[in-house]
Amino acid sequence: MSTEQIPDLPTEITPQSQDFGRWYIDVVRRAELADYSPVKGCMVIRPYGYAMWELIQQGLDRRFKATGHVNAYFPLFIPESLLMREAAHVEGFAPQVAWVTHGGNEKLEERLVVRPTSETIIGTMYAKWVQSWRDLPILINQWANVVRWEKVTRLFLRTTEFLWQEGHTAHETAEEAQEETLRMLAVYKDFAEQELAIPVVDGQKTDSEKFAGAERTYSIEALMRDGRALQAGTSHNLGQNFSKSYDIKFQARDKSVQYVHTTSWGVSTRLIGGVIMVHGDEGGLILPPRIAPYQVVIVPIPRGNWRETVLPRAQAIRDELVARGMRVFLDDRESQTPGWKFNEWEMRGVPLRLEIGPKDLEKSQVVLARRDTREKSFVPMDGLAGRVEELLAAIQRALYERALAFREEHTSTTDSYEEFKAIMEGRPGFVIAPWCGPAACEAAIKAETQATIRNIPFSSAPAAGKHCLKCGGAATAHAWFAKSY
RNA sequence: CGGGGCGUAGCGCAGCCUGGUAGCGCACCUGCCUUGGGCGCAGGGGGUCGCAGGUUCGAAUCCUGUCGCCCCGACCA
Repeated sequence: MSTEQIPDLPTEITPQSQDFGRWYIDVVRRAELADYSPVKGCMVIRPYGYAMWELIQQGLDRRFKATGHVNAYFPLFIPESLLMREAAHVEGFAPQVAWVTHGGNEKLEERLVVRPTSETIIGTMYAKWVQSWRDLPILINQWANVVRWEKVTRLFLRTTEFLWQEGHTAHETAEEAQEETLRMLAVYKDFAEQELAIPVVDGQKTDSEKFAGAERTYSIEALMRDGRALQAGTSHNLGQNFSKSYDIKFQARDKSVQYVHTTSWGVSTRLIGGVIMVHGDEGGLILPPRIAPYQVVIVPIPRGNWRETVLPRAQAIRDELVARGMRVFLDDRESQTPGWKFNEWEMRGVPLRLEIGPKDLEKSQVVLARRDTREKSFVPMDGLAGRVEELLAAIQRALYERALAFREEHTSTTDSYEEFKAIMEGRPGFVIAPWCGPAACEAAIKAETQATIRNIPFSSAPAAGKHCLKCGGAATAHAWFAKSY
């Protein structure tokens, strides 16, 4: 097997190094993942992007089911009075809700909110369903759209309407609720790393960044290639805040009446934005095989009587790969040249390209080209499917390793605020630093550097004896700071 | 929501300063020729210049307002 390097070719995408934000938009649109809609702040998820979402859904849903959860669906509309019951929750979400004031031509007696999240409506239903400890736990997830009236929107990362899943569970004890909260965060971490090939930092949010109405919020955080962090998933321990506001009570084993302990956890279509910004390069998208709508694209080389010779062989290869469970597209369009197709599918991030032409038939081989390394190799027809599987697995692994190496290169540790500021101004990334705990220091750091505490990782080193980065007081933890999306 | 930028054919842009009735590249359509890294030639279709007012004999161009998008700052999956 020999290899050769593929030359760079021009694309119509703004170079990542020149303007990362523009690059991102160009990739999303040129790869046909999504498009702007006539409604401000909303986007259309196009078939190629939606296929990624479907694969994300499958990978998550499988994990939710494996941890005992079931799916259900709750209404889009929530009566105003329901939303208002949990004080912190209302305060957090009120500025972001869309209101329904009329039905047809008639003004509603009570306004409805379009759900920004479903704790309130689901809590209301749980109150009806729970009588006894025997009814617990309730482990429900829903796949839904939600609406949050955002001032600044960005395709996939923050749009007025977005798709997500929200898990809502109710438990007998605080311990069980805490276990559930951490269990689902671990599910998210596993999913992000195994399927999306995105290494994430799991940890606890500070009070100022926690979910409105939660006791504790945990998150997974990923580092994008421009050095900014993306919150990729959150899991909340809601304690008894919602059960008390929504009257979710049960008779306990000791005959006393207790409030349940609830959790909620979610990830959204934002994950697609994360995949783009973690793996993409100057040539466009690079998709991890496990969530690539097409894992292999076959490009036949049309020459001479290729329809009678090359094409049947290409079809046979496609059928064999599909039979082995791979997602394959045979691009036999005659309206485009092979060179055009090479560039197009690379721009759209297909992990592996298989070229087959007359010369290959003679030698009983095909050409395989990796998207991540841009290496071409000649591979014998015998044992091809196995080789393709190996390569896809290798690409999946390589993308994760590359992303992890990038994160490690862009993660620093410091006790010095001057150094901290220099890093945030120069080459951004994660900075691990000791912090004292109160929101005031966190706010001051944000005001001066734009960096926020992404979370306090579970793996964080003890801070005993350390001094707060900002105020010099006794540190309570090592926090991970970054500029974020 | 503040500061800046941009809205002209599907996409990217020129024209605007100095008003005279719209052009380039790519894409698209037809034919021939090609096809192993964004083929070539010839012919062709497509735009009430974001929208609404105003000035003017006449507005893509000048004035006012408005909407949308992008970038940078305050809030958020």
